[in-house]
Amino acid sequence: MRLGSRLPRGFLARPATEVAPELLGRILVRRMPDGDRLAVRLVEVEAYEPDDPASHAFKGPTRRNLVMFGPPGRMYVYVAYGMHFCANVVTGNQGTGSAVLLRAAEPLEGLEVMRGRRGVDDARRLCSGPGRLTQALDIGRAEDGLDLVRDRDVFLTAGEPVSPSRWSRTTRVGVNVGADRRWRWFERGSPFVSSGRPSAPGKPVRGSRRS
DNA sequence: CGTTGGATTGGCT
DNA sequence: GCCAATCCAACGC
Repeated sequence: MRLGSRLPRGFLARPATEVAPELLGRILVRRMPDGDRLAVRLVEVEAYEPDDPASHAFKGPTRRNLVMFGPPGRMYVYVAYGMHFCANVVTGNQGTGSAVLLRAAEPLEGLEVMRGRRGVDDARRLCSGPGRLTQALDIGRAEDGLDLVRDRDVFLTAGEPVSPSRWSRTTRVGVNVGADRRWRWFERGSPFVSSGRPSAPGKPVRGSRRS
């Protein structure tokens, strides 16, 4: 499986709304302590910007969100609903407080390990949601703040970007404030996106299905 | 120091 | 479709 070279920091040092759709098709690699290599292809992401009331960074740095204000390329991991982890890629220049939430991915390598960790067989349910993705890849509190550009065990590679003609764009899932912003991107037609689960599935928003 | 409410998921009606 | 599970950061007193 060809992964391509690592995504450079410069790629991530741009606004989240610019980086997010360009992360589609990229590969997230996870090396497990026992040597197993897991790899997934990103198919669904959401952007969170500093002036965005839905963002954890909206009210400035706190202990939880401090990583968001660090250099681009770090991974911001937080606990959702007390039982799940959600993983973000910090974007923008240091101190900006913007990030891209990794919502869903297509498993490429290490599916048996992911199946064991997730407790399900269907490949479509291994990484089709932010909490599922982190569970499949063993990403948790310990990974908060690691540098995806340099880290040995968790990193991003170039993969094959998804062309804009294959993006779809909607409002973000589970967001109430700032809900009008259409900052969720996913690969149209992918069976690995999270749509179909929670309250706000991947319904195309009024009119446009295109980016 | 007590309360509140999630960038979710899976199970049940 | 609805809701419980389960934690803790954020915020108010």
